Amino acid sequence: MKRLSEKEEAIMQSVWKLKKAFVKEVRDGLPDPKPHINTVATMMRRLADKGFLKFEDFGSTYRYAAIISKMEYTRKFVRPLLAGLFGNSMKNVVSFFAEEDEVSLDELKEIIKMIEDKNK
Amino acid sequence: MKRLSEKEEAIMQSVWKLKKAFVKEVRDGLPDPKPHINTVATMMRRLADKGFLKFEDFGSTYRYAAIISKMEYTRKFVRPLLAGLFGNSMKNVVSFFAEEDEVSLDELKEIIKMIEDKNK
DNA sequence: ATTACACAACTACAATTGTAGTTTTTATAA
DNA sequence: TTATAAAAACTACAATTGTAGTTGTGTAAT
Repeated sequence: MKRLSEKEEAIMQSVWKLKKAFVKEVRDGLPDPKPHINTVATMMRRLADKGFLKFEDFGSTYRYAAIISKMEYTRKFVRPLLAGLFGNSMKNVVSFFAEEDEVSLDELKEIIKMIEDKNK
Repeated sequence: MKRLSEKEEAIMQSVWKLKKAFVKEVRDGLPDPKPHINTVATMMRRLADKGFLKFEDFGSTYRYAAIISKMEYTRKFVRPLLAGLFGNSMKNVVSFFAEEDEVSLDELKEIIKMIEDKNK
């Protein structure tokens, strides 16, 4: 199992949002310009071959669902990607986005508070 | 210009580290198992075609360097990737890694301090 | 029933990415 | 000067990913 391409990821995003879905529904959830419905069907079948999706028989067609959750995917593939870019330090990752004003100081403080509360 | 594949990214990592480098040096900087030197050469030429690398004549060969910096790449391609996974909220990104204990509370506090100092 | 249509599985092909053999160039040693 | 070898450009091909036509199946309207 390896990292998703950009298009594959878009499809997984749509599936993750819908939980269980048919090809058409997944396509509807994709950003414009939407690919051909058959393109989506093909990629979903391949995603199933690769172990990212499963499906159950549903009359003459399949209904798909994710095998790997968004969080698992993030842990397994996105974390190493970030680590590679930021010298294996998640602290550097956070610093970067904080300095870029993607996260405000107030938000960081909220996060600290939230975690401290949870640890009580 | 689009997102790099995993292999392409590994090569860019090596280039970013070396600043300016020949194919062989870039390959040496790659993690094991290292691809064939010709594989690296091919991919670097393509990365140049795609605008990620530039090169200067250097006797009979070329010396390569990155056009796009690691930070620019992160801004342009990694940020949207994270945003997509975390509902467009960088705060959620940080929360996730904090809850996963990838960043400690102390580190978060250091970041806050660092930015507050800088804003003075 | 018959036709029309929507959906998507199946199939085929194009584009991109990954891989490495072949050739060319240059430097060095016999 | 002519082997020899190293580097990497050039070339070719395989695997993967992106795309959509063709076909089969179910549903609805006539």
